[in-house]
Amino acid sequence: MGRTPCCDKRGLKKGPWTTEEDEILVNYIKNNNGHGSWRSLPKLAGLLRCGKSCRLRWTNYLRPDIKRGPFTQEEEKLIIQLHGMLGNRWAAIASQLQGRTDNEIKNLWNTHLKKRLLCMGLDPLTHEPFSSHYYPTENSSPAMLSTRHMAQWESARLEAEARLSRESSLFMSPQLHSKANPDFFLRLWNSEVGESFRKIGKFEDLKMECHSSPVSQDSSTTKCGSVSALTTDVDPNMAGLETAVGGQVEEMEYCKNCKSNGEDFMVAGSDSSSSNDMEDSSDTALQLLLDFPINNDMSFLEGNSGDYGAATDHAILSGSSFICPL
DNA sequence: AATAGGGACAACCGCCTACAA
DNA sequence: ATTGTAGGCGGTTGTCCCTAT
Repeated sequence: MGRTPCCDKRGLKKGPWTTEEDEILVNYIKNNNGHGSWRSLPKLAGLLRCGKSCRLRWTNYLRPDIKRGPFTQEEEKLIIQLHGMLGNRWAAIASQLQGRTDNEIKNLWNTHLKKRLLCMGLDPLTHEPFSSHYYPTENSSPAMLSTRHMAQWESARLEAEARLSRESSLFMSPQLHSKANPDFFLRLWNSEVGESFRKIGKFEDLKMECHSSPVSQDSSTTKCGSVSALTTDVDPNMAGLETAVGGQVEEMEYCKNCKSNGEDFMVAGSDSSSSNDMEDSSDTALQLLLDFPINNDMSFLEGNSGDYGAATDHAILSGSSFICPL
């Protein structure tokens, strides 16, 4: 079938929007309680623009909930972390940042963050170091240790995604099949674990230990990466990770071996044994979230690349694990 | 003061997908 | 099942502005 243009472009204006055009568009959307059909909007509103241009102008600039101004360090960190999980899925990343548009994030990435990763010797596509030697030696630099950690996160992400992809065809119901899988990391991110992960730093005094983690450096006890704490005031309605298995939404046990302040940290879900592999994938992803440096370790992303050595040194000294127990 | 170069950001283009007819 | 359309998305381009020479 032939491709039809989004609208008749003859006589339509292109280029930067004027304030008058902005006003017309905003007023139209206000007065009509929404944009309606973008295709017909320009004609109805009296704009010499194509509908697509109107939509872009609205979603990227005129929308009232858009947050203008420079990105904060927290936002930049979040973008880098989400990019590591999601790749160039700008819309998905933008959905996690209140008031930021995909275009804005894409621009930030291309103009700032990508270069910052390059300066650190990281491939901005994969978040892996350009060097293949990830494993620490006595001569490993702190920067190398940090980049290795990110590389481990990325490889495990790919592994988990591949596994989920395989399993989704077996376990997912038809209506969930197409959507649940790509959203897995977002769901993880939005879960209680992700929330706790994002709040790290506020509870420095609470240290959590993981016992008998999958691969333990020390045969008895291994620290849960750089995680300092997880919230204990878990909303019972939101507890645990939700995973769709066989069309049902279940809670998933996400760290059955973890303890916090001597108390069992997590209550097991209803029936997480129905898919051991799924649990493995999620545990892997969870472990990565727990193990991923965000506080001290992420300080190396804060502009001055000369600082990250000290930051990672501190992270190492303070017990943050750079050894990902996978 | 003029201008070249580069950075930042807004806007456009083309492809993809969902959905209705 | 096929076709046409609308909307969404990511990549790319264009333009403005700042800085260095």
